[in-house]
Amino acid sequence: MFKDVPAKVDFVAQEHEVLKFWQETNAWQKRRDLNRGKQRWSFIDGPITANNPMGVHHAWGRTYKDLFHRYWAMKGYDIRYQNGFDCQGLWIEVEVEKELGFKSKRDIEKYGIGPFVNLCKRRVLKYAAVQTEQSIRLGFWMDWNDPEQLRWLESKMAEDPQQTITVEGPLGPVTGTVEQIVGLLGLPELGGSYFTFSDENNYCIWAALKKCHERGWIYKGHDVMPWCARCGTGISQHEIVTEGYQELTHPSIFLRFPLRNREGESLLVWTTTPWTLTSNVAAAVHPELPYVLVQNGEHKFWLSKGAMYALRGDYSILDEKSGVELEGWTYDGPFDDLPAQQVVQGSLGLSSAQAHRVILWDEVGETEGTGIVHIAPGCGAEDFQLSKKYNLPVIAPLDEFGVYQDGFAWLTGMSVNDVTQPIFDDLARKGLAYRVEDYTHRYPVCWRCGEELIFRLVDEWFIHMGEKLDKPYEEVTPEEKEHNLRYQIMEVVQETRWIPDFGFEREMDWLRNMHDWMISKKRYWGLALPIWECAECGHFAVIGSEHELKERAVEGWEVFAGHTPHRPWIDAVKIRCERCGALVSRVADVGNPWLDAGIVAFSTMQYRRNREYWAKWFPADLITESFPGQFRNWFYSLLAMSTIMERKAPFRTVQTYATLFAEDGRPMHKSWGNAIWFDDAAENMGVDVMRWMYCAHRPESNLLFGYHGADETRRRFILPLWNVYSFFVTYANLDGWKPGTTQPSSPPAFQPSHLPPLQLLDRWILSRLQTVIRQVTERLDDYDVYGATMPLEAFVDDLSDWYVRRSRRRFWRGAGEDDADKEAAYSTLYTCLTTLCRLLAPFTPFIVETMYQNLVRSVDATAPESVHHQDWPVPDESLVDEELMADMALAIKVTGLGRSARSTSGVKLRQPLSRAVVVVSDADRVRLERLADVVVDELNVKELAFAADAGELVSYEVGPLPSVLGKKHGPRFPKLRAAVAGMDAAVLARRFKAGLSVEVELDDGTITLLPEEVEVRVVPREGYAIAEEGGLLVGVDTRLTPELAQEGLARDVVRRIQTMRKDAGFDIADRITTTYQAGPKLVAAFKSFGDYIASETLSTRLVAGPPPEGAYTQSFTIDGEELTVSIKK
RNA sequence: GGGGCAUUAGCUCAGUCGGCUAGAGCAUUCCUCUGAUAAGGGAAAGGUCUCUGGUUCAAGUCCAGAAUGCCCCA
Repeated sequence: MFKDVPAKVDFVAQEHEVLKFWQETNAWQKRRDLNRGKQRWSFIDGPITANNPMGVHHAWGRTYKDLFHRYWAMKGYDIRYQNGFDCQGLWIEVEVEKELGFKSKRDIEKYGIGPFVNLCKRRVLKYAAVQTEQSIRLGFWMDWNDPEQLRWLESKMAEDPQQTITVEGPLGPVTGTVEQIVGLLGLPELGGSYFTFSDENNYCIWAALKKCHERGWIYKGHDVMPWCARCGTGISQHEIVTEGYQELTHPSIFLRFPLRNREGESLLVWTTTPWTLTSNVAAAVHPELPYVLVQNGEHKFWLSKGAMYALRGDYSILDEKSGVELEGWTYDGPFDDLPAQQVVQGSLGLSSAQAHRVILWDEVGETEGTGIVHIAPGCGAEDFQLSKKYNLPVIAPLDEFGVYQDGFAWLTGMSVNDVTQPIFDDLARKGLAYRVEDYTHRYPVCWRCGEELIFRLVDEWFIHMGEKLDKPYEEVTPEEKEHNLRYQIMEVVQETRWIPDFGFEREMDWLRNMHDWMISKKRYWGLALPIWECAECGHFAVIGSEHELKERAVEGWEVFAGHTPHRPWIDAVKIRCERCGALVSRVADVGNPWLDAGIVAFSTMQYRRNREYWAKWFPADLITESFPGQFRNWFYSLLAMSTIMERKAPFRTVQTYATLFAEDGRPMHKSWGNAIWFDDAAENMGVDVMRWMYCAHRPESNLLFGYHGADETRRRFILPLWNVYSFFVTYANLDGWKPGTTQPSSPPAFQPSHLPPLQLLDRWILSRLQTVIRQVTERLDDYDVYGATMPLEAFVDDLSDWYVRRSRRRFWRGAGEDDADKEAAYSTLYTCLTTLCRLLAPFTPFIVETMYQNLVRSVDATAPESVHHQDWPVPDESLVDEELMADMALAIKVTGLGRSARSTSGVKLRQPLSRAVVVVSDADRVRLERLADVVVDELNVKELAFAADAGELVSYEVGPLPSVLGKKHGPRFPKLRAAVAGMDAAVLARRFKAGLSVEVELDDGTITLLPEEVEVRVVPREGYAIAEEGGLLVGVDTRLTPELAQEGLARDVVRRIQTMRKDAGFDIADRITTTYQAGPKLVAAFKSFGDYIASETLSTRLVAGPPPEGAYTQSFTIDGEELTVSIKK
């Protein structure tokens, strides 16, 4: 006996039972052991930042990850199952700062870098535990750490990171300080997820950076960079591009720069960043634009001719020159009174105040501003480039917190955020301000904290990406690639496949245009950049490993020993300068976190410790991540690091997907109230539903995620599947049916020779099943999840809405009534369900486990313990019957049309009709005749008739085909169409049907219409209802005879009694006595169709008379007559 | 600033080579089926195909311009 399946099922509760089952039986471990040592399928997990609970957008990607793992495991592949946590970097720091209520880096330094770094580690452990639990809830099978152990480590860190502990690892117990153990997480001796803060990950990056240095690619750059004053760090190009811009409105100012040798004349300039005016050095004009001198009130301004809209009030033009003629004019700057403006620097030997001049710049435009651009080389990247070109002095006004440094008089000590109005006031006092105007533009902001970025002149460390050659990649020679990282990465990309394929071009495009990679951050928690720079001579060393550092250390090793390679401990280690012998400290910077994630193709595969192991698993067969952002982040850093290390692609295929939004189409946002937390989604919609929603979605389109979509998914797919299963179990139990010689748990899916004779329907659904196995396998081999869900949805639909519905009566029969057929039906449905369990196992692992345990394990103790321990099904091609599938597809279509026809005429399906007529080709007629009984039954007609000609059912309309006739007759076509419309359609139709042509008279001559140039359409004749689609025409005869009407009444009565049985709570198999009172028409129906009514309703007796005592009674009105029915067990 | 993509029903989106009355799913309304049913089936209603020009016998589709939104790169 199977366990009874409840009619109303709590899927969420059921999922929790399955989770418990997996845990108790160690199901994942057993799956992995089954495949150990077999052929490998290699995956690298893109690390999730362990900084907060995971969101439903993570669940999307994690569903793909789990699905591919489960699929390849069922196909027998050995897999590493290693999840990754991204642990280092500013995003963790920002959250810890928030927790502590810190406002700036000064607070961190006051608190202590060591304690702060430990808090960062603890935060990672805390959320790694949370995300691990959430992932397990999602059904994501990975080599997870015990979340309790992660929490325990976190608490030990809190107590004392230096206490010694012993933990159990896969290879035996490991002893060390808490800090050391945490630094070993993810390594073979501890197992579990990899953590990018691990010692191994950090040292692997050291090795990579050293390789870069050996090739001369590491350098310290002095440049103007976007800078976050709150975080106190530079923001790299990689970080700023998408998330880094917002539409912001700032007050902008038009002001004048009085010219020194042109009395009374000024340059009119415009800026949106008034704070940079303090550091003005030059003014740029376009060499070829026309500039004019205008009299505007009391002032004479120079500005570009195309920018005069910027003027207010009347003006007149006094002079006109091209930009090139303005070059070299000198002017008085707005803040020449500041000490900083007086400092002499640069090869010109001038102070900034002295240097103020007009320079030429091609990038100057006149669509906004005045066509004269204020240049402050210390405050803008392009400005800085121009200063180099013209040897101009540079003033860098702000410190790392965005505060004016010494030399700025009243501004010194003020924050850049507070100076806009004071500067406007000052300019007004000086008589330089012209007017102020709000200006909205895209302005860069810090992608972590939202602070508006400023531009600052800073020293940062870079990896040189190689010169951009002015030619397509294909033309770059091997010699040119040899020292050029950019083209080496592009070369490596050639070995990779991108899904969808636009990813390839996007990555190549990024690589083509990419700037040098800024790898330093002036922060605390992250990779310690292994750069020791000599303060004396400027020489620097890049250290490639912990061993090399120990060898070269001359001081501070004892402070560092026993710690992870993080600040502040690593900073104690000093080395000797190779060049000048001075004592050298590490640069204070930490690394860009994308270095951490980029190295994992090496660090997590034992590249440094066990090269043989690495060679087995590298490169990954697959990586899969959300594409927005990753082309310049993880995909890029993974490719870059792999190119640096081995000049090989780290993955063969990358599958990508778009962005998850709320159902209102907006990003999920806490304050907008449209966010759905993963935990809520899991417990409210259930994760099978969630997973199917993700899978059955085109990955390249954004996904609108929410409860409505979940309900729809459940209704469309999960419930029909469950209903079929529940139907099967209900009747199998009623009949005491058990799977016999079939072996559903082992391939091939089905052995027809062991089975009773199969009906057409059985052969059909089994044939469909094989094609579905084939299609799903093909799609998943191609990493096309969405493509795999479509045949599965279609199959469940066919199974539920056609096979089961059509076969229902076969399951209802009592013992002795054609047992062989019943056996065939049970066996077939059982095979479909058990095979579906396997096919769906990677997609919806919970529901299929529940089904499998009941369908298979409960009757066969030798079957694999979990559905996920089974092999992936292989199609049995001998069961594929293309002809039969084509027949059935046609029958399904004809019944659909027949129902549609009935519906238009308003005759209920319950009312039998005399016949349906199908107009078909001879070939289709043969197909339909094979399935005539199905169609007849489905349409509730007495007979299925065929017609080659639709004349019996319809009259005609003739429509000329524009595609043919338009081309042939051109401008005469509209007239032709009008003429045809005026002719007798029936006559035309007859001729065309007979293959004859028709002459059409037009005012400008005669046109011969050929049969293939028109379409003949139909309208139904009296007494028929029709429906047509794609040339297939189905009609039903809607004329009722008294016999048909009476039979309709009988069916109506049956349905009422069936509903009553259900309402009365009777069991499906209960026999009853039925008593009725009714008008003459209904009584006649009871007389004529008594046997039918009795057998359909399991009535042992049908009695005319008043309701007996204790019977369940209801009254109805049917076709104008009263009916009272009583039923009793 | 440069480049790309998009704009079709209330919502989310298809729409092939230019061709008849522009489709699907959801939502709405109505009908229907049902002893697996939180289901299933059918139908109706719903359209300025963003706008303006152009090419053409014929434009959602091709061309040009504009608007709006998004993406990528400066």
